[in-house]
Amino acid sequence: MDYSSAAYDDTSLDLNTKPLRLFDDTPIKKEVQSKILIDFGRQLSANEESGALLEELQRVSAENKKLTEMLTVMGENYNALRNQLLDYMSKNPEKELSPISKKRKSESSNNNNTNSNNNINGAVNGNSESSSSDGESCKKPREETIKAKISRAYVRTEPSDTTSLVVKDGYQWRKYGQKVTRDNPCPRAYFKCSFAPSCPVKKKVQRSVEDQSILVATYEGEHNHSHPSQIEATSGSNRCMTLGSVPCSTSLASSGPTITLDLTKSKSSADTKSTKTRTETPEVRKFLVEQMASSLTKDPDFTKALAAAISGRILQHNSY
DNA sequence: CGAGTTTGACCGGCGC
DNA sequence: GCGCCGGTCAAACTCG
Repeated sequence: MDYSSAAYDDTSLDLNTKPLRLFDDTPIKKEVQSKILIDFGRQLSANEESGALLEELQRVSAENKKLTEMLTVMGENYNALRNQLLDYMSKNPEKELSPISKKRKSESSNNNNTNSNNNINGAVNGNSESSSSDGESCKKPREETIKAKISRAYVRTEPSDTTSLVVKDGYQWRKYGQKVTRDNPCPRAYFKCSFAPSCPVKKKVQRSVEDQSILVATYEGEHNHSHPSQIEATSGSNRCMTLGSVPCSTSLASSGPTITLDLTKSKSSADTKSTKTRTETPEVRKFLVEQMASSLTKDPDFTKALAAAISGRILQHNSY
């Protein structure tokens, strides 16, 4: 649960700050501030009103304190809601952008988006139809499906770049095949971790049917070695992966159902940076969290649910 | 020349 | 059993 904890740590998310800023700029507060200024001017000309002014000041201070408390409560409620939402999302994998590369069986039996999740081998769903939820590794023996963790990441790329199937996740991959699948005109690329066969991780990359600027990377298994960027740091290898390499694949995907990374921003920002910038810096981490938050806010279902939940909480709080 | 990529062939699972 | 389809293999090819 790397990314969720990171999300809590980082308060720079729009998600977090926007509702709070609402209170910062509240008309009431501005009115109070202007009142103070006006009253201060009066104080210069009329000392006899100082008593009333003090009283007003106290009232404003009390109001300010009350607002601060409300703000704190709101923040706590928001974090609690966020926790619940993340729990919910992990238990009920979200609807995806597109029905991507489902097996025929799942297509015919359940031809809707709810089936195209990235649950881990059907264990999350816990339904009896394990074969359909295990579509990505149907070829493997049943007993092996338990160990293969399947996760999925959505990566936004430059819209102009419609041919590249490179997902910059920081690991080194060796392409071993490419195939055009039936439900998507864009070819699907197959990658193995370059540490194979010692590292069994595989990756499939295909463009989304609906939005071809989005790459869908499906990871199978877990890396049994450290992150290449860390190896680079110690070995001094010049085999630089990519400037925009993002250490996110496994840890992120295992905690949340899907992730969308906007590599167009990553790329452009990386262009301005020098290569000495380490990918493990807090800035990168913050950037990742911001990307996650932005992808969440772009999801209409998420924003709707969040708005409903927050408004419900506010009403509940006000009714006390 | 070695490492990585491309691409057609092949294999095995699944549905009919 | 047959055909479809996704996944993998491996020879040919490319690149540094």
